[in-house]
Amino acid sequence: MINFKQEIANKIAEVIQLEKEELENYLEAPKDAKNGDYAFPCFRLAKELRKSPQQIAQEIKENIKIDTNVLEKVEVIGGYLNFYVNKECITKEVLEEIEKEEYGKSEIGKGKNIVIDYSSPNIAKPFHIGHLRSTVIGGSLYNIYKQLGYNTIGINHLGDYGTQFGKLIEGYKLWGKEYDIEKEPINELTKIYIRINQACKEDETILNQCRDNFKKLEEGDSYCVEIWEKFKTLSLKEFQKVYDLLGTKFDSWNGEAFYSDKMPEVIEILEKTGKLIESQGAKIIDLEEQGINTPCIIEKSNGSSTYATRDLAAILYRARTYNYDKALYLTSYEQVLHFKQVFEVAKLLGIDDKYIKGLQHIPFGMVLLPTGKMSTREGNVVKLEELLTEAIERAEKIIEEKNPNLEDKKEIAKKVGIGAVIFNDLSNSRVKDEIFEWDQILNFQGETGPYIQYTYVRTKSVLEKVGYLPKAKEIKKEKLFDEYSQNIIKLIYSFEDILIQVTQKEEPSILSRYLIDVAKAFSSFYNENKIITEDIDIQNARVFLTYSVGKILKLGASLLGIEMPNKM
RNA sequence: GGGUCAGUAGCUCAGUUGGAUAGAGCACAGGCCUUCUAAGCCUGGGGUCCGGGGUUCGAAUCCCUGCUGGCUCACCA
Repeated sequence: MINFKQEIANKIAEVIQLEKEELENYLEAPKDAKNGDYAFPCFRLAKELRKSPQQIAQEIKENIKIDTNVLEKVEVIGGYLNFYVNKECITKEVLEEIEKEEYGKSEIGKGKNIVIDYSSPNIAKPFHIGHLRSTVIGGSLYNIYKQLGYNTIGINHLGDYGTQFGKLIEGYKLWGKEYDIEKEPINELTKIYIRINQACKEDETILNQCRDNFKKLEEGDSYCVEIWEKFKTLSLKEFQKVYDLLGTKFDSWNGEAFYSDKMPEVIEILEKTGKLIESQGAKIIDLEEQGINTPCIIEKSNGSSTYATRDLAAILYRARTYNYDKALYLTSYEQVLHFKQVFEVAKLLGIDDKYIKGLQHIPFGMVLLPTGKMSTREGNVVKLEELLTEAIERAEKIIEEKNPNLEDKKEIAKKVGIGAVIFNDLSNSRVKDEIFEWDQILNFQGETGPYIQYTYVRTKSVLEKVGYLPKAKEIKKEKLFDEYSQNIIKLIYSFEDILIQVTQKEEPSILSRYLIDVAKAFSSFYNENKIITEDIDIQNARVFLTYSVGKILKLGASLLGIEMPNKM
């Protein structure tokens, strides 16, 4: 498609002494559509040129040679130079583009590898609503990078190692017979976990026993390994239920334990740098010089490994295996210091600078209960499966009220309920905390997932009734010059730009909000205009526009991990 | 205490390298279904953009400072 911004920058560059790239950056989109589609503020040139901004704008306007087939007109308002896109041109561009099978695909990321580390729940602990964010934010970034042509690798870096397993093994040893682990694995294991944590608090020797268990596990002790494997298998089976509901997929399930045999190399490399020093019996890297006053512990005083060491081994492995250009880590902001430390120590691994630069922690806010923070140990968590089931039930109820004769109610309720939950999580900025309120998350009105789905269903319904789809070439573009249609056209035009913005900020909410804008624009259009009408030219044009909106909504939603029903 | 993130309408939040009159949704009040799905559309009231300085032609946005809150600060992950 024509890049209007570039076009304008090129034209302005012919008139004044500034680089095209710089000009392109200066160009902005006016908030109010009556001020045009692109604006060039001349204020910053005023001092340099010793003229008033209005005068500069006026002079550029007089000298600039615009192609009226691309840009309709240029106007000076205040110190702004406002450009109006030619409606015929943008309408033609958008409609013919969207008709293509491959619409929305891009080549920007071609040849680039991106590793995304997301979801990563802890084995033997409940998969609760706190894990939703990593799972859906990571999942949507995965989809969006892929859409832009990147080679994307999704990794579920399972929390399947560490002292917590030493604790579970200890608890199982002590009271395993009292719990029916086969029947309700995670619930029962959680009870053991809570109980052993309590015991550790009361008695340090038990805590040390747990640490020792983990050491044994790392050393391959057959009893410990056997129990650990059992816990892992049972947990994964439960997690899979949630992933199936959410439609989440991974390319790799290599968790922390996978790096068990890859850590000695890390320690060896670090030893050679001379920076690995002993302190209080542990092996650490001091990061004071780097402005981090907490050292990174590489090996505990009892000789067992840490989370940091495993992450370092993972960096080494991922650099070699995936040759990544970018490696994203999706976790809550509780871990910012950890990743700061690990990325700093990674510089000592002797890997190409590209791999260091590519490391990026993407922190997000926490899900809090109205009463405060959730904690597995305290036992006050809302399980994700519970939330999703509740969402589906509520959706089903609403369908029963509004559209009781619908076929496949169950299937649709699933799409709507889960869509609502996913959209809710992806519609706010990552860094913000989220207070969990059932009525807010499962609200189906206003700026929500169901609103997007409902709008999509309306487009489907119209198209079904019409029964045909005209060709973009045959459409009389001038039938779409009204304000409502043009709003939609302009939004569709910016789709790829939106995806790029998402990857620049690692912020899927930009896409969520965009989809709301599209749905709103269509709803207004739909309310204002009859699509099926006597005038066949108008009908064809509007039908095609309706089809375009449906296509964008469906594609956009699928990138967020949300499925569209055809009816609801 | 150090580091770090945040503070915008009654509530939940948008606000693009600084740009034109600070915007949505929820809630509230009203209007719109004999018509392509009312999970919708339209209209309305609502603001010390946490306070105070500074930079700038221009600040919700950048800098300094204070206040409030979250997270974090060596053998959890």
